[in-house]
Amino acid sequence: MRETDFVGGFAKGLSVIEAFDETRPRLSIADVSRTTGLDRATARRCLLTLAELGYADYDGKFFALTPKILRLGHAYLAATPLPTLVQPTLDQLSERTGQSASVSVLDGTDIVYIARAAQKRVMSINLTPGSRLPVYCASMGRVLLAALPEDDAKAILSRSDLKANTSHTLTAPDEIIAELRRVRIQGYALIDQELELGLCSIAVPLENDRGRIVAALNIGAPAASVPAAALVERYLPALREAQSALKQVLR
Amino acid sequence: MRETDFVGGFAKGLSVIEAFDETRPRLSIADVSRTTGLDRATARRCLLTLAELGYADYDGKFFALTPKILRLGHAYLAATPLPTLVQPTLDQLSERTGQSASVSVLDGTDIVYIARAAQKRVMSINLTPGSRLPVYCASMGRVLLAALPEDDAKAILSRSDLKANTSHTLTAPDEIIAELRRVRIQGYALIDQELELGLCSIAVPLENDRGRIVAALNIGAPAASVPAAALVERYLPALREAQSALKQVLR
DNA sequence: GTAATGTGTGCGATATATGAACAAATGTCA
DNA sequence: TGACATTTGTTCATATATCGCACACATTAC
Repeated sequence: MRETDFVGGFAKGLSVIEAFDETRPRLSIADVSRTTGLDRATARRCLLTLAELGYADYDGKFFALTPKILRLGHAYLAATPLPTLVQPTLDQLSERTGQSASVSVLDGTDIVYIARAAQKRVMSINLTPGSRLPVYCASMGRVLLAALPEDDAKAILSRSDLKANTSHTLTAPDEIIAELRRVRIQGYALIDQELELGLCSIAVPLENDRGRIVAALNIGAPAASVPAAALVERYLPALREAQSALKQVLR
Repeated sequence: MRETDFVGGFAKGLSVIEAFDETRPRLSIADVSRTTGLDRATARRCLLTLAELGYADYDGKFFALTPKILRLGHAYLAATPLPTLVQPTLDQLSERTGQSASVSVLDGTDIVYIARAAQKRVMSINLTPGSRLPVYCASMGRVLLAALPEDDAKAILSRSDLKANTSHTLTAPDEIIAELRRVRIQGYALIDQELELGLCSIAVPLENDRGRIVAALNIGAPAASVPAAALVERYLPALREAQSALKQVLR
């Protein structure tokens, strides 16, 4: 790609949008300038552009994103066949097992939920399509990492912020890599309260009809009612069924 | 705002992202040029920029959005207090009534779901935060329109594509305006299979602590099990409770 | 074979990015 | 409170990058 095949202003604008997150919903021009590294003048122009187009509100001091911004992400969810294709199977799985079931894909050091059938909320976090979790401590993350060449998996882990969410969390890259080998052999990943106390989950990879792993499928359950050890015998069969059903559907 | 406080390249790029939708998940350069009205050279530069940044895949012929694009919309869902604040009440409401409950806000001629507690899927459409429905034939849309000055509501209707999704759908602006007056007096809106056969719903407005209407709350139910006429006595009390509970929470 | 459609490139006109300069607002401390 | 230092938003000049057109070439359709 040539130098001139790149629209700098567009790239800068996108980084401005990403400057907003849960901890910083309202940002001043200087805030955005600092978190994006853009010049204040440039950040200002991008923010005013967002406001002008209705993607942001501006009260003269702070900018905040508006729901119009959801059009951008929604374009993907609506346009990608995967979420629609997996949803019926996901609903069935959730109903049969009485637990929440989800499908996610990899994006950098995160997994991104693209479909979900929720039962009663068991986690403090509210997961919906578009939600992200760190790849290293989520069952679907383990499965997706295990599907990559080991060097790629290591590279992702090295870019991850490996923090101990609970006393169960694996944070040593070596331990995680070893766990990935186990996952690869078993064909599933088990997480016992590594993300949040009281929550465990089991995940399997989803292959398309050409055998490429394109996503992961999981079931999450409260540790109180279903100890991690019981997940395998209780839910793996249903997961396997859904897995092979989806293999026919995905391409 | 001065002319030079606007980044054209950014605005153009955003319109390129919005060119992708359910019916057109994979677009060529010429496709994008046509649907956005941008010059082919410009569309190409924007698309290559998206690809370069990882927001899109390019196979040499077609572009498709990647999950990374979800970061953009997710910034709003994560950064806005509304979804998080309403979720617990929504879960309760859904559990108590055994039906799906949702909260949405207005964006142009659409309502945008920002939170949802789903029971068994009753609609053909899969609704998640970020999903959109036309404002004119949705119960939450009616409630949100009724909250606006009548001229504003008329303006939105005039920009809407008023099509009859079912034989029940109101499509005449006059009829809808008349219905809005009823909604304003009643304080709730009822939809009987105007969006999809077999689905009815009831919605109330959500005020913040200063009395401004900032969102709408609804319950949807299959018409087979709950005729529209029964929605009011069966669900309005619970909706009213949730409504006033949320009034304390929203600001 | 020819038309129609799609993609890549060069170039001049035009729009944007940049950092410095300035003004206004805000914070600090005696 | 008042004086001073810092931070923030805005403007400006100009070097630089982008836009959109025109054209060449590739591919597909008929």
